[in-house]
Parts: sequence; C-alpha cells; structure tokens
Amino acid sequence: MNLEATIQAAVAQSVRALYNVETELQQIQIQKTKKEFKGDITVVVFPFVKAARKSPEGAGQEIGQYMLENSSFISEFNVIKGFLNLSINKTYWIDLLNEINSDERYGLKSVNDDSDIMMIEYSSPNTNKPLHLGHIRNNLLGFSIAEIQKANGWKVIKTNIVNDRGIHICKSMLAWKLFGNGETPESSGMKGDHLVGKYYVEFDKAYKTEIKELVAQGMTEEEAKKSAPLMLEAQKMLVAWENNDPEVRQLWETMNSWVYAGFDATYQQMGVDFDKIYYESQTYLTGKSEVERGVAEKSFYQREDKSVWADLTSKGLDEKLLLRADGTSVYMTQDIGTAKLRYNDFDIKKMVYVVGNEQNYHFQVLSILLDKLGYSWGKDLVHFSYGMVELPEGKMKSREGTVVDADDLMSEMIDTARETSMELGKLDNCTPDEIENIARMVGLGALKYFILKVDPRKNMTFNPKESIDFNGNTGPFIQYTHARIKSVLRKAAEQGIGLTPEIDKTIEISEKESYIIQLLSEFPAIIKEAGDEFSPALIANYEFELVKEYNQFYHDFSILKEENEAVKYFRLALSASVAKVIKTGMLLLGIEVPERM
RNA sequence: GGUCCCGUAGCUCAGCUGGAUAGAGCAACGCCCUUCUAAGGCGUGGGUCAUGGGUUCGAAUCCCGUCGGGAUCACCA
Repeated sequence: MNLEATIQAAVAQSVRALYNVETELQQIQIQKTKKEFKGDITVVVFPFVKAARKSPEGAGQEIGQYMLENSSFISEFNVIKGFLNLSINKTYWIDLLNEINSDERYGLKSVNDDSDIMMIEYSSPNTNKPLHLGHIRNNLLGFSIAEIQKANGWKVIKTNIVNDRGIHICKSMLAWKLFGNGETPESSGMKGDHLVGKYYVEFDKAYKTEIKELVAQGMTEEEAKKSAPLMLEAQKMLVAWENNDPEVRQLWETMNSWVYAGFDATYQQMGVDFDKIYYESQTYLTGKSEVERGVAEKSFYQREDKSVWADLTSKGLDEKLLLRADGTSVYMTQDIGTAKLRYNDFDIKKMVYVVGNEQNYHFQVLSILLDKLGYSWGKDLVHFSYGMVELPEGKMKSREGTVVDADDLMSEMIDTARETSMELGKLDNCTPDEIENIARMVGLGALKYFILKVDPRKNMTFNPKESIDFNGNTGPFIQYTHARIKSVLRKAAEQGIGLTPEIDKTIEISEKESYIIQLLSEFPAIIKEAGDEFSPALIANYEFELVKEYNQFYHDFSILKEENEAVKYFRLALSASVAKVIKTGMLLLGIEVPERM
C-alpha cells in the first residue's frame, strides 16, 4: 500500500473512532505539505468539521493526536487553519528507499503474453514531402505514449499508416515526370524524401501559374482550380494508378522507395520505430469494399453521379463523401479499410490514433461510420488529439516556406550540443565517437524534452532561435544531473565503496533527504497517471521536480566526504535511486541519458 | 454561422478530480568553483490567473455571459 492510501485509511479510522462517522477513502483529501510548513503529508480537515462539531483547528488537533497515538509511522503533527500536517517517521522513509533501491525495474509493470493489446498509430506521413516539426511532435508523443503504456502493463503494438497513394502523390509524380529530367537521389545527392518534396512544390508552383492564366482568360478561381490542365492530368494519373497502369505503378514504386529511405533515416535519428506498418495502397481496397457493403446494406447511399455518401445529419454532423464519382477512394475510405484490417490482424483491446486536433471531426466521423458498418469496436477508438506546433509568426505554412524541417532541426540541435560541450571543455578526454554520441543524446534530449514537457492537448509555440536552451527546465539539465550522479558513483567504486543492500535505520536523515525519497515514491503513481491521461508531460514535469530537489541536496550535502559511514552509504543509495528514476523516466520520454557529459 | 479547443509574470510553460501567501524556467540584476561535474546552487525584482457574474466555509480550478485567439464543417490527406 502506498503512503497516500495508508494515510487515508488511518484518517478514516480516526474519524470513525472519534466522531462515529464513516467516510469514503476517496473524499479524504491528501496532499503534499507545502514547503513553508513543517511536515510531509497534509490532510484537509474541512470535510470533517461538520461531523466533528468542532472548529477546523479543534478537529485537526483531535485527528492528529489520535493518529499520532495509533499509527506507528507518524512522528509528529501540527495544525494550521484547517490543515493537519503530518510528519512521517524517518525509518519509514529508509524502508521505502531500500525497496526502491532493490527493484531494478522500479516503476515498471511487466508485460507477458496474456497482457491486453493496445495498438498505437502514430507518425502517419504522406509520401510526398519530408517530415517537419509537426511530425516531430507526433512521433515523439506516439513513441513516448507507447513506452508509457508498456510501463503500465500493456502489450503495445506501434503502428504506422503510410499514406502512399492519393492525389497528392500523383502531384509530385507528375511534376517529376514533367520537370525532373530523370533526377534521382543519387544523381542529385539529395535525401529521397526531400527530392520528392521538391517536386511536390514544383507542382504547386506550376499549378498556380496555370490558375492565374485561366483567371486572366476570364474564368472564376473555382473553375480555374478544377479545369487547370495539371490538375486534370494528376486526376487522370490517380485513376490510372487505381487501374494498375504499369507505367504509373512503376514510377510510383520508384519514387516511394526514395521517400522510404529518407524516412527511415529520419526515424532512426529521432529514435522511433514501429512494430507493424500499414500502407494505404494495401488497405484502401478493403475500405472500398466495406463502403460498397455499406451501400448494399443501406447504411450509405449513392448519388446520381455514382459518388457514395454517408448521411450523418441525424447525429448533428454533415454528409460525408466516401467514394468519388470516378470511383476512387478518399481519406475516410482508406481509414475504414485500415481499421478493419488491424482488427483482423490483432486481438486489439484498445486502438489509439495519435493524430493532431485538426482532425477531431474526421475521427468523430470514422467512429460513427465503423459503428454503422456493424463493428462493435468502432465507438471505442481513441483519438489521442494533440495540439499544433506554431512558430512565433503563427502556423507553419509549407507554401510560404516557413516549415521547420525535421532533419535540419535535429542536426542543428546536435551541432549546438557539440559546440556547447566543447566550449565547456566537458569532453576533453573522450574519443570522437563518444563525443558524437553524447552530442547526439544531449541535442536530441533538448529537443524531445522541450516538445514533451508541454501538455500534449495544448497548442505550443516553438521559436527556432530561442526555444533551444540547455539550462533550466530542459532535457540537458536532467541529463546533466544523471551524469553527475554517475560520476560520484564511479568515484565511489574507485574507492572500493559499494552499495550496501540494507541501509542502517538508526541514522538521522534531513528533511531534504526524506523529501527526495517521498518524490521517488511517487514515481509509479506518476507513470500510471501519465498512462491514464496519455500525457508524457506529467513524467517530464515530475523528472524536473525530482532533479531540482536532488541538485539542491547535491549542493548542500557531501556524499563521499561524509564521515559517518552509514550516512555515506545512505546518500549513495539515495543518489543511485535518483539516477535510476531519472533514467527510467527519461526513457519513457524516448530520451537517452549519458553516463558523462 | 454551427461545433470544439485555448486565454496564468516581458517570453515559454506548470498548477485545473475546488483548499494554505498562484509556481518554474528563460530574459534582467547580484552572489557562490583550493570541496563529489558551475549544462549547477543561492538571492532580488516581476501577476487584475482575459473579463463580468454565479455556486461555496473556500474559485486560477466548477457553472453562465462577454471579449480575444485557434481548429474544423473539402470530390486535400
């Protein structure tokens, strides 16, 4: 039983004994004692005032006195206004530290073959342009959520749906055909995804020019957009693709292979991976047949032009297109097919989509459509809807060239980390490989932590010039603390000091030390909450709080120079446990921690 | 216009299942390396928690209105 539950039970017992009142454990409010008051844990007395027929102070005194006499782990108490501040026995804390210290996998639940399956979809790139800052938030959140759910005992399958077909792909294919002169990643020296992205932009430019000309000839903008030759050509290409035209398919395979090579490099650098990848080119047919079944079963209907629609007006939504008049499928059609295939492939208990909040409507509709098609799990899909990343000037716009490229950003971060390390002279006796590895961990750590410490549901601002910091509430700050502890532990080992299995319980420990143990003891609950709330930010903020407290301790107390051997062992054990929790927590965020930096 | 989300220090963010004097980091200023890593620690200044009402012993937190910002309502994905 954790401390909070223990206290709640003790309070309930006290109230029963003193006032003959039954209270539900959940309504007993427990919080950490604020720093300016003495004590470890505070009970809010106000809810019992009525039953006690006493002033808040009086009731607090009575409950506190009763608990002091009847609960062995409470050493003293004080009451301020309606708050009962309890101090916990030193031996209780030392016992806790012993437990934490001896558990290699502290905070992590184990997963076995019987564990429930959670499938988490994230990343979901289009194969017509390279990944950018928005994808970075998606990938980091998806990966971290997967790690957190594993830690909570789920068997997680990380999945990716690659949008490898559709009109947008045809646009870059067409532009390459028209303007490419046979350019390849090899011939140009460009990363494949960047090369293809270049032609997507080329298409857009040429298309805009055509529209302008048509408008000059007297067309409305609407008409011009629809009848521009390039657009018609792209649409023709999509139909040819769906009809398995060999030439189109060949070009498509070639260009996609360039993009995948590029994506793989980006994913690897970012440190994310997938257990099972789906391609829309392989799922859209299932989607189409599902939609056709829906038409046959009268869940959906066909218009005169042969396009297929779902009428959702009874649910307060609009009508939704599911198949175009030319028979080609749309985004929604594909997602229906993908969902069905996934549930066929795995015994999914919970399906989670990590997709931006701009698609809230899409997932609301997807859920309803699957339900209409008779899938009981349709309503249970979880859309983990995260906020957009904005630049100081506002939203990123690819057409205005304000997109922050993922590859560029990561390498800038690593460069900055390397320069900083060199300036500080931290890595003077490291090999070039070691230097590179540490720069990579620190640079990416800064980026990842910066993104993940923010509540995922909120939009966030990223300033490329200012957001990158290595001091304060940052990834490197936490990594640095880990490296410092490791350094102390190395020195201890050199002096032949190992960790004792059990810490002497008769030693005196300070408030600061017991508070750090209290923080450590909260770690499992934080992981659970992060899983329930789908919020890596809770872990990030917890890690920061822990590290800040530890740094104060590190500054104020000496470890290896402590003369009392038992106390020295205690401080080493405390430090080792903090390092362990730092590392475990950071790995849940997908951030590595170096042994030295 | 309908629906949904957001508004906390100069900036970036915590805190939101109601509880004590609203917290961090950055930026500014000052102090601490002959002591285990100064990417650290300590201190100073900085707030109408957008705004008006309501509920309550108690509201940044819950409810309603107003103002401001964003997303979405595509034969784009």
